[in-house]
Amino acid sequence: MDEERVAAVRSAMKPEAVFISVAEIFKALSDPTRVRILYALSVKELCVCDLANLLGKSSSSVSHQLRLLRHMKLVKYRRAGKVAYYSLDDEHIHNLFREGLKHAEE
Amino acid sequence: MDEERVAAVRSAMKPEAVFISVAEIFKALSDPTRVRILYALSVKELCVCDLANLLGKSSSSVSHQLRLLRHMKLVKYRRAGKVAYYSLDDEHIHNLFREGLKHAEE
DNA sequence: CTAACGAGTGAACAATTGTTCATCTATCAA
DNA sequence: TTGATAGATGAACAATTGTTCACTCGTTAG
Repeated sequence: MDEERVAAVRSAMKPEAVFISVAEIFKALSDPTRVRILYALSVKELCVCDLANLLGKSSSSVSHQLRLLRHMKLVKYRRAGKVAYYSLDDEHIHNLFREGLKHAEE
Repeated sequence: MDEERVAAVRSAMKPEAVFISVAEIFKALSDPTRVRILYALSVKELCVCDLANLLGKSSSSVSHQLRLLRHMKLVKYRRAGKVAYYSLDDEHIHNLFREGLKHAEE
């Protein structure tokens, strides 16, 4: 082990909290169901029911995943009576997503 | 539920395999230890021993994570005698990483 | 009003994950 | 050769995950 090499890298490291945050964001995108939800919402605003039908999942399952994405501020929603319409919360996600697709399509 | 809306989005969906691949890439970046490893390697080439020391983890644990990153083709390594030096496999990761940091630093 | 529907949620379950431990291989120094 | 070191790996464990189930809350149609 090279003490000097390690010391140089250590001084370049960011606070632990930053790495945890980064990991959390990527974790939100680490499940195929959530990836499909986000991709679908990048096409058009959809309600829970639409998503469940589109993905062949129960609405309960979709709702659980949407809660997670909501807490991560990746999606937002508006209520219209009984129906909750979800859409992407910001465009940063789009960028992240496109980067991920680039890697996947190799 | 709006049949037409769902049909429009359905025709825009990519093959299931694409979403799985995307999720797999993000999953590789979804653990704080792996994020720290990748960040450290983006600074400088390091051996397993260096990484274990830098991160305060056992070399076994680091080795397991490096195997995962190797199989995902995110890192590569060269052997010099007893020592295995790891580095980032390509620059795409750098881009993905920078995007992730942008989100985290909000 | 009541019944039905869209959605949200906690508990419970199987499946997956990250780490540790024990063990192994390969390389180098003495 | 022998001993020590760097690394790799399978099994085992606790912790976390995604889904289902059962239930609840609001809203709307009848």
